[in-house]
Amino acid sequence: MRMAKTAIPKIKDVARVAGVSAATVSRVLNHPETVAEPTRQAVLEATRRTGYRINLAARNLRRRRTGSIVVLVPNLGNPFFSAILAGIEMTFARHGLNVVVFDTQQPDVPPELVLEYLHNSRSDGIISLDGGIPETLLKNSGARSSLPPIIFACEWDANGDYPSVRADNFEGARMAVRHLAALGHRKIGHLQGPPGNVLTEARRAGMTAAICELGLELRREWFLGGSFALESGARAAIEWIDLKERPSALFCASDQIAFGLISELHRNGVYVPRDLSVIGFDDIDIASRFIPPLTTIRQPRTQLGAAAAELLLDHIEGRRDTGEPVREILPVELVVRGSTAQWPQ
Amino acid sequence: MRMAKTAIPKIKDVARVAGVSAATVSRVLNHPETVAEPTRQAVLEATRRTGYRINLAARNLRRRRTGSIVVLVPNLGNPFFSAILAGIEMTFARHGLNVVVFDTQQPDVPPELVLEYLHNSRSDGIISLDGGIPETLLKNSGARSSLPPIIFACEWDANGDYPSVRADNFEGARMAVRHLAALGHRKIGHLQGPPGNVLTEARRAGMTAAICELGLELRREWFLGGSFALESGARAAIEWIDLKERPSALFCASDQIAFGLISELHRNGVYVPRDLSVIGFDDIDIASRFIPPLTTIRQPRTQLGAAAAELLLDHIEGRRDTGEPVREILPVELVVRGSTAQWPQ
DNA sequence: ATTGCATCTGAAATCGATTACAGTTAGCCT
DNA sequence: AGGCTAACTGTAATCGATTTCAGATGCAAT
Repeated sequence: MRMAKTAIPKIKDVARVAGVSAATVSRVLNHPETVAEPTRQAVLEATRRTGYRINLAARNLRRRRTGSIVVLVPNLGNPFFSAILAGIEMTFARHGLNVVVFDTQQPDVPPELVLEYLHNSRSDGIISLDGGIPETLLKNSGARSSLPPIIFACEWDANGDYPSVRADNFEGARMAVRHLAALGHRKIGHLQGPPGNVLTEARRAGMTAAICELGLELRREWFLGGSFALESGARAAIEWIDLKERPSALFCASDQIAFGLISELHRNGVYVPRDLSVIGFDDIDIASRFIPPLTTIRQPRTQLGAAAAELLLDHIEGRRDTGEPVREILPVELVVRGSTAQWPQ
Repeated sequence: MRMAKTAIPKIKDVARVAGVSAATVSRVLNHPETVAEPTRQAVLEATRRTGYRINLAARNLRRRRTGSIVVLVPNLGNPFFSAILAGIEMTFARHGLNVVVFDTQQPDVPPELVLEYLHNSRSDGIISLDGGIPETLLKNSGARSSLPPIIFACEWDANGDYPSVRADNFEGARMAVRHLAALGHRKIGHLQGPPGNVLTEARRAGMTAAICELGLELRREWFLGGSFALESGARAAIEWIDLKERPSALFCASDQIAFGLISELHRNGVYVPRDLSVIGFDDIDIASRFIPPLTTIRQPRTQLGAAAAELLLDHIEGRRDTGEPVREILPVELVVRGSTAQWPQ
């Protein structure tokens, strides 16, 4: 069977088949209520028959939009971010917007490429899961302020100039410490994230606040770590072992840190929670299946992504011009599992 | 300080500033060698001065392309996929193409939305990490074959109609079994992936092939599992415990399965590798930090993503019209860690 | 019957870049 | 000098949809 080399049907083809003008077809597809019922049916039928699919480039050109949202992720390999991404993605898909993912910490990405993605020629809006970008961003936007709306999710910019959606990191850290204290721990240390990171600051602040409230000891040398990654926790394990006076519990700024820590301790004959209680932050999937199952602070990941997406949509549609940037803070939850235990036993 | 409400500069503005026509600006930006040196410099200077950024919608409309690549991922939350994504993404970013990620197994995604993303109105090409889509895909493309080029990565379509880039799953499974046999195991079981999945089939085939080659026993009831997820492994743990005659080693079709398995066994007082050797597949980041560190088969993830991206670029650019679909198979690697041990001890 | 109004539809401009084609200029050759 | 070529550059058509504006139609009210 031979087939005519079917060209891709355009709006005019649909119009011809339906016996109307291209304008009417466009109306049926975009503002159906403005078209009379019989006409509308004819157009819909023609759309079906021709197998018409809209050309997004043409629509976007005319509408002066790009039809896509850029999401800046500090590390795609981190499962914590992928879950948030899922929430973001679902929300925008429903609105017919593409989600373009960009990993800001990929090894050989030139910084000008990141800037390229920030520009409004690339997207109708930006969600950044990376709080570190604003320096480059502001430097650039000073020159020409043609940036699309930006929302920070999870992390945020230190100056607070942009709207953000985040978990209650301060309170989460506080809950973690209070949990440990409730188990009897008096010497509590902290495995921090990367220096300068807003999450690192917020969690450390919550942690120290709780320590003070409880009247516990707080030592400089009990603050270890320096990144959210597995290996940071592993390195800290050795440091903890070498400590003259060791804390009996460690609050880790991420689940990954906790895994690295527990794993390296285990290798050195130190067992959690027998010799040390450990609590994480994030509650990534594997936390419940680690050995021991990890006690942690759960962030509402999907919800976080969805909230950021909704907020960005509001900004894009101009529904949120009110001066002060919105700052949405979602509650976190303590999930008690097996990595924390009574002390002394 | 007041600022003129600067409109976004267009190619005509650049042309005016440079004292040339829009066509020349376009040429400088796209085929610089066709423009005389002084003109080119003037245009580049004007581009800088005006802060011109190209309007991608306009370019794509004229070029009849979309400028984006859709990547279909079965589950973004799985860290294995995100690593591949990183490889894909980097490659396309270098070619000025957007990567649009779409999670095919998101709970409430209507199937027609997936089809929407398959269409060439949405992208210049597709990379699918999900082997399950071709049924819907073919049904649809029968009606109108206006699909952009598709490459499968990691998974592939069962009919082999499409080009693909994948790891050597058969050989990986074989290596896993041989490793276990070399440690003295004679009764080896398998925790499979979801039924019907191409990876499930390939890995099972490799596994059974190795078992036969080695002249080992193969029992129906030693094949457990049914998904690549953590919980599938956890369920299988209970089934293994309930077995009258238990295999002394299990080859898991994914690292996640292995984690779920080991975790649930541990909870029931069964220790790996003391009571059972376990080997996984994938080598996701956390594998090296699990307790015990997981012996597994490593897939070259980033490389896999990059290879798929390159192959797709070849197809898009029409460099690969040769009849038979390309099938690139990348080697895997056995990574021996602590979850497998000599048997009997 | 005429006017007025509401409802619907079509013609044409428009979005911003690319590129085929044609025109200009300078340089070279005979 | 005239003609020819090569090297650039400009004009204008084009990509495919949206939307403004105005025209057409039908109905109700006077």
